[in-house]
Amino acid sequence: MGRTPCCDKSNVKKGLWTAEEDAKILAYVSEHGTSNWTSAPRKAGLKRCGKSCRLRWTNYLRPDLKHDRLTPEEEMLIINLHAVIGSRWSQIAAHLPGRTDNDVKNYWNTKLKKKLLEMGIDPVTHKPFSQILTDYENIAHFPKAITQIGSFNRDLRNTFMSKPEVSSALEVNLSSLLSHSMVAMRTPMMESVQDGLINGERSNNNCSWDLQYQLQAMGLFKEATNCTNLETFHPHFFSEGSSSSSSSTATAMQVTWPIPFACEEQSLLQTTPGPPISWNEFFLKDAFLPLDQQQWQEQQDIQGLLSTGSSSEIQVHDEIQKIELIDEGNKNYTVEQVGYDPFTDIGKSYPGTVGDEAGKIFEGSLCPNDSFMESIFDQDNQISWEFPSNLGEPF
DNA sequence: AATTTGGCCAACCGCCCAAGC
DNA sequence: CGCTTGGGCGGTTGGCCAAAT
Repeated sequence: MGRTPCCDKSNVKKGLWTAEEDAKILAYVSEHGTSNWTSAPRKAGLKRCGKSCRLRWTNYLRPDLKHDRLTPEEEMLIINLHAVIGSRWSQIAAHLPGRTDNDVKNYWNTKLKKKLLEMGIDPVTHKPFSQILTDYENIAHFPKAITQIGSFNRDLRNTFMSKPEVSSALEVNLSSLLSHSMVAMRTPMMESVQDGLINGERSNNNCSWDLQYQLQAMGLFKEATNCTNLETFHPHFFSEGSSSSSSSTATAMQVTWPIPFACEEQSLLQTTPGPPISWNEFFLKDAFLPLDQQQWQEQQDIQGLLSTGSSSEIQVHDEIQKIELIDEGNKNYTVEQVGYDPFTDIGKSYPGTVGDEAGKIFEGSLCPNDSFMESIFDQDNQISWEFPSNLGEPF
């Protein structure tokens, strides 16, 4: 013997709500509250299912809801949270005051997912497609895959750049999101804001919104997993790098997107108190990689980022130089080199990077190995980029 | 001007889990 | 203890509307 049905399913109205129905719901809530939706249709004089009434209230009529367009900051937060916890819309919406899970879900499906795709980023794993292809190659031992990365990224770039309205709207947001995935890993800055963010507060210091969202996302993950020490998850993430005010050397691990992870975390997790969790719930890569390929994988991470992250930067900084390169087969390439580092968007010049043009060169087999960047990225057409030991160091 | 196409988003569907009976 | 619903959630659909053809 269970409960009585909430409504007569054969006699309920469906479809869009009228203003009159909305008024009835509002009147019902003001009198009876929101604790019992089963009786709501009857008491409100509506031919709707109680569940439908609850949904109408939750997603539209609640007085605390915002009905305006999501802000760039909210976009950032959604992306970063999604990178950490996936499509748990209600949890994401809980960090966006005035937004519902439906809002977030719709915005993701109609806007953000598309934007990430156009940026060459897989919206599921939040990794550059080039890296996923590389991973695939690594799994399948498919030697040609890596040589196709360049054209793949070029196609993505062309798609992106052919839609100026998209790029103009995105260029700051997503490129800086990419870039700050590195900056965010500097320990002191992180420590200064981490606690407040995890507690849902905004920091008053000058660190970027992007960083705050990244940290907030980690805070959410921390909450979700009951892990009290994120450093346990990834010692590189917190212990490596340098002071936020210095420009000292970054490590290869610092550019992993969106948050560093490695096989070693799998073993760490086994000994971490709390509920059993796995990074593989969120990320796909490492489950397939042997431990001895970690260093190589870190390099692939960097290459993947560089090979997809520059479409917008070209417009952002407008500091384009042209250099000519001749590959091993005497094939000429003209490279539009941008004075901008896709990893850092803090107003400093990084003449040594070219973003996805690296993919173009890569495609041409100029340097078909992990050191290919060394011979390219320099404002005077000279080799100056020591990959990957000083990656991220400003000029 | 009429038609087609695509974006957007409100709302529905179906599943899961906790709790009532 | 098992059946059932309520509530919550994520996935999906369908209709509206503006832009494109």
